[in-house]
Amino acid sequence: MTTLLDVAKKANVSKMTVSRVINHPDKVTDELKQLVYEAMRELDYHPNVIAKALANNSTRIIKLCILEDIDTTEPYYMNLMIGIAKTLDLHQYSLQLVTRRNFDIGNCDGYIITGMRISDVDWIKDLKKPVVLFGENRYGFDFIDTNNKAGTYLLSQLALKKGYEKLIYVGIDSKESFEYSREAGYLQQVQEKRMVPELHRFGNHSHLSEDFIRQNWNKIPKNTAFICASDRLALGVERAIVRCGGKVPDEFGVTGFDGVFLNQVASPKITTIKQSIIQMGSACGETLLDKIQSGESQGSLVFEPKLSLGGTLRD
Amino acid sequence: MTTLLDVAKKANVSKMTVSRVINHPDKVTDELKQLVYEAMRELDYHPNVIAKALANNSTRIIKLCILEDIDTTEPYYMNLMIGIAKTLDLHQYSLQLVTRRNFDIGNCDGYIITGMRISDVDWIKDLKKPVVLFGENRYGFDFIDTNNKAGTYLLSQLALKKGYEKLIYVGIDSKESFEYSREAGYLQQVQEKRMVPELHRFGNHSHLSEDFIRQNWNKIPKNTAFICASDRLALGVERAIVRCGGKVPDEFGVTGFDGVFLNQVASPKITTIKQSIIQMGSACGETLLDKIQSGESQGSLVFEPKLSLGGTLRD
DNA sequence: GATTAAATTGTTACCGATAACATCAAACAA
DNA sequence: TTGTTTGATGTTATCGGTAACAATTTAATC
Repeated sequence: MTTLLDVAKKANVSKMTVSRVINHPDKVTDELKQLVYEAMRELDYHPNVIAKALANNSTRIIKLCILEDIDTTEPYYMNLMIGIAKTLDLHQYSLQLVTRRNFDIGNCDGYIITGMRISDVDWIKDLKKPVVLFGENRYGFDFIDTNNKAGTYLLSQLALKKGYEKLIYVGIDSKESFEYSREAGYLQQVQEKRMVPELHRFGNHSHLSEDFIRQNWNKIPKNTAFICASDRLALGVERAIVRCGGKVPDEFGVTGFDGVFLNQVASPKITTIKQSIIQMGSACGETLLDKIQSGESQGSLVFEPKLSLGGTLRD
Repeated sequence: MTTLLDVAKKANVSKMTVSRVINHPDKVTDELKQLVYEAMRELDYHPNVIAKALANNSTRIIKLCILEDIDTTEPYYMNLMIGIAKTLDLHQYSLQLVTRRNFDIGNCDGYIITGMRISDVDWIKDLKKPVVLFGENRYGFDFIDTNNKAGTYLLSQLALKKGYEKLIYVGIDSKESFEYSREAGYLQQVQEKRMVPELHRFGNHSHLSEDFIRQNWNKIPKNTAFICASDRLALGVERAIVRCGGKVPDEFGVTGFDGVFLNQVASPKITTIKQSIIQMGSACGETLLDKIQSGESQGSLVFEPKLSLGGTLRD
């Protein structure tokens, strides 16, 4: 392995000059820079990441904090991890998975946090290393997320275009930011069309939305579309409609949100918003690394939603 | 962060003694060892992995070499990577994914190789860092794999127990070791029962086995079970039987091997061997790290096959 | 009891980089 | 011309460990 010193000798300069060419090229004459670049190329020099890390006393470790319970049947977190790991590995960082319990064991260079609740805001603000959240928030933390509002807005719009005359929103009973945004998307579309909004909220389980629909079946007019905050809720709604003798998509429309796993096995597939968790995970990693390197906030990254057309809205 | 020096001071010894307590405890008196342990505990000392890596000039990088084409629809490699990464991250190693092309870019501490062919043996032997293969081989490399022979042996045995009177092996047309082993498992069972073996080999595509069965349908007696070398081939066989008017599992039995993804969507599910790729990936990582640390070969690890009962053998 | 071998502990240099400071030459002002 | 500022480069110490060697103590041998 060739080192800084080898390059320095070959270029007839000091180690420090070579180091500067790499890290602060503006502080070196063009003439020397050329010499150094040439030496590096000839010797096929690659900086030793480990030595660099020691000198900067950094750890090359990123902590991924998953603050909610992990549903192992959902490939959601797997995909997230794969996306993050892909980026981190590329830059020779390693990923450490932590939960609420083992959170502060060991040092690191930065955090990726997902599943934050309001009560977490304080300690996250106190963290001394750069942080990127996975999932939108309204506390000023940089984050990566799908444009939730645009998602439900688009789905609502599509449902209206397909001729459904009433839109009912079936949401998640939670105070998290993404839910507010999804509701906002629905509301905006409904208001633009001068319609009357109707919202219901449940825990994120298909049987809850299913029960609700069955119990209120007689109050639901035909030609209604249900804009659901998750595929899970959508699945419950669809099931209830079918069991009550309704026809999807002819008499009733249903849309979901997520498209991670359920969408692959459901039949008919739900018309939903597809999120590339892997890609978003990669973005998390990149944003965080940029933040670490520059020391500055990198802002948030919002992925525009992609419609995934299933069979639960008219064609 | 507390360092070796802090501990050394607290325990009134030299840095070196502390280092020895950690790495070569047998070379230090019990008395001093106690002092050092206490100091470490009181100061909550955790060794700095980066500094250690620099001193040992190691890279903390493991290369995962996938030598065959990656079928991205199969979660096989994803699972493998997840398993490996899980272990490596635990020990603060990072994983670098390489293929035939970018193989020798950059240094590393060890290799995990999968998809090796005979022509690869030479260069793998020449590698200067520890190697673990994923997938059995007969060239003396340490490996992790399912007990392939036991797998087909068990499936063949089960098929006979269920009353099928003839066993036909549908294999993969490849010279890789795992295929020989799967054939051997079938052959052993057949020979033990004094039956006449019948083997056919194809590329690993469902339509190849399907075509074969359909073309030879009139030569296949009822009450035959097909022992297939992969779920893919099994799927083709099952499809052919159904299209030719045969009944699975009443008239014909089918077994597969792998149970990774296809098994989740197929209907009926194939009776097959289930492999936990994630777990095996973890084992790969652990074996390799042990090998790196000890400098000695760790031998191979063979996972005993687990039957996954589907609907393609009689109950 | 003197000599030598073995076991234990401490010193020094080094892994490969970087920051902080020191040096030096050229450019500029008085 | 001389002193001062500026910019470019080199020196040294440091990050937190470890190996190789030196020094010291203890045990073993004759």
